[in-house]
Amino acid sequence: MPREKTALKAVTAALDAETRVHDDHHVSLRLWLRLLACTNQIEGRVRQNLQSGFDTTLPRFDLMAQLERAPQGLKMSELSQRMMVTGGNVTGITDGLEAEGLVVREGDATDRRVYRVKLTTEGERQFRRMAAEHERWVVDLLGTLPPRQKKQLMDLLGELKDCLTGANGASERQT
Amino acid sequence: MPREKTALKAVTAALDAETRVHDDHHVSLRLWLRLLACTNQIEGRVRQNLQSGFDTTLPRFDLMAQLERAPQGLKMSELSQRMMVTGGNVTGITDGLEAEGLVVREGDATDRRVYRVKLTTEGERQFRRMAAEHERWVVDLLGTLPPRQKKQLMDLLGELKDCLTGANGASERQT
DNA sequence: GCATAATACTTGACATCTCAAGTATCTCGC
DNA sequence: GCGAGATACTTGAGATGTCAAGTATTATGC
Repeated sequence: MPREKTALKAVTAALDAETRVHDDHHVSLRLWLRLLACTNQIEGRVRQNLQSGFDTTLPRFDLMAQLERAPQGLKMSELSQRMMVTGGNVTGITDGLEAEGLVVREGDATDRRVYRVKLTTEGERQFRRMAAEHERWVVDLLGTLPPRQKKQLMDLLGELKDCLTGANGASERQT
Repeated sequence: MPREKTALKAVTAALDAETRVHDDHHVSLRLWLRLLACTNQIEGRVRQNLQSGFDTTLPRFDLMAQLERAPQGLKMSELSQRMMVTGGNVTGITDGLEAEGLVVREGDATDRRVYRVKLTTEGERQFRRMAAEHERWVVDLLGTLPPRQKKQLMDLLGELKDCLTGANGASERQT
């Protein structure tokens, strides 16, 4: 809605508040959709590459990435929290990775409810190969965006993130 | 909306410890992860609201939104393209909505392979209620971000989108 | 101590999603 | 016309994902 300058300044001024609100709504919605489009584009590409190059999936890669930086292992609940998914989901992904010998569940000595999940040597090896490729994909995808724009995007997304967690409706995630 | 949403938060740190990452690479990865985090945050919230408020889902809402903008109906393939998902997926979502009486499949007279999917009156009514709420949720979520920042984000994401579609495939089979 | 609540994880129902394969229909070249 | 290929959609297998309910274990209050 291009609200250009017209001769009807008075009217414009009178309706300005309402119009401004409407525009803001429009902008917020479009911003959200554009954000989504960009994310989906990148995510789809990464997912396809993981599939064709390593016959694995994004969630598996994500889980292994969490473990890679926690050599002492992680509890299922910690994985759930860090991956921002529900516990039941983590169970399933871990089952798959364990069946392939890439991770192991180890019982915790002090709390028998807890499993510590760790990368196996094989899992570590495989993850390192994937991580190197993954980095290349992402750099290829975002590479043509000038560094200055990247920096600005980082900053603005940081602001957005803050404003999201700040404006939260008290709803919590994860079961 | 999309789609899976995994976090991949550890990737940056993992690569940091492992290999020497150029600053630009580091920035690209972090940018990607931040993008993902923001999207997941909003998406999760919208999804929860749709579930608790209307007992429906994001993909259903998305499909209906596409139809709302195209009163003459859309072909399955058009829906697939606009929603950025595969055809098989559209079939399933359409099945569900049709079973609930919110959309209809109408055969095309000139091409018997084609279905034109349209909102029913009931579907239109329900969508309008949901759309109003949806807009409120998004505006609430993004509302505290100053308009100037929103504008900047829109522009930068536009650039990113262009650079994504520009940097298409072609970079996969390396190594 | 012991009932009760909280925690950690698993399971099952259901809805997305992708991918590959299958069916029906159309188009085009000859 | 007619057959090969393209197009439109569906189907089925497999992997995510949420949610709610279930099991096992630990922590707490009295």
